[in-house]
Amino acid sequence: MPDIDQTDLEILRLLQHNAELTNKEISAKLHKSVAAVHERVRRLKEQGYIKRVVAILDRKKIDRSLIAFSHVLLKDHSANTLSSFEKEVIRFPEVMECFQMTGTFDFILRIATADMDAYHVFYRKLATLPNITTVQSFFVLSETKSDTAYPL
Amino acid sequence: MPDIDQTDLEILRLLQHNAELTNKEISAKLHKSVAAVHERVRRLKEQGYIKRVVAILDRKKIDRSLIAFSHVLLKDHSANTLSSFEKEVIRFPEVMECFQMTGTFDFILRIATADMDAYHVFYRKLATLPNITTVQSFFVLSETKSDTAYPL
DNA sequence: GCTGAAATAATAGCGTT
DNA sequence: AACGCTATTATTTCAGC
Repeated sequence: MPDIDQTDLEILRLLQHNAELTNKEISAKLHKSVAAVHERVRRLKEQGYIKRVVAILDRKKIDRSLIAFSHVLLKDHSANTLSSFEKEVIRFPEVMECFQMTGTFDFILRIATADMDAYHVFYRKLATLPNITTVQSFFVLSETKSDTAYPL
Repeated sequence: MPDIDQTDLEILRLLQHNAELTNKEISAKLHKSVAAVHERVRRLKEQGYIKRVVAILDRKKIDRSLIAFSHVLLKDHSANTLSSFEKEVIRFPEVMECFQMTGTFDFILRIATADMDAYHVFYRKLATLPNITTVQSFFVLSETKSDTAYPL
């Protein structure tokens, strides 16, 4: 973090939890002027500290009650196999996240579906991709903590 | 989704990707008045479809280059063991997410740290908690996809 | 539930220290 | 960098349909 100070960090802390705060509200908390906060927020976006501002939905209300993690092992690790798997898998709407991993398997996918039937549909699509050796599925029983905000 | 229509879904779609859109911009896309959009967004928040609006930071810029998944197996599954583990683990600032799972282990944690040294510090704190049998750690090599927006 | 319009509030730009 | 001031835009409210 080369070019941001404590005030910037405090702004990031606040906006990570609630990006609907107005510059006026932030300026009151930080004992700065509205214009100063405005300029800092503009800079934090421009420099890429803030990538974007998004609405977080209640997944149960929009029919994504089932979250699964899928561990994928590929047949080989050639550049082609890896990149064509990535290219295909990110196009599945069920795939919220995809990480290439170190260790005993190659990718972790986080899958959001309505229910087990919908997961099964996804699973069959996934297993059809070329060069997959195994897919292991783990299902979320309960969400103890789910945070998009990094402590700063 | 009992009480929302196609227009609401379109608003949710838009705001999931960019919550900085103004009501005017949304109203232009949907061919509705600004006041109509305003009222719908208000309702979507009030009814809990939109849980919150947050800034998403670039984790590499704020020194969280290492993401790990930790699989935790507990000694037993008594209500006490489970809930006291949950209560302790969510207090670690490194733990972004914690899910109780079905299957061969009990919890998946998503951990964000600066580097492997910082992960090691976390690992030793975690392993100190009572009733833990094993912790398996998997490290992210690369992030292929990371989305907070559900396709609607 | 939508519209248009009016009132209130926030953001964006600028000149100064 | 921060400030206050001003202009521009956006949000919020409301009467009427």
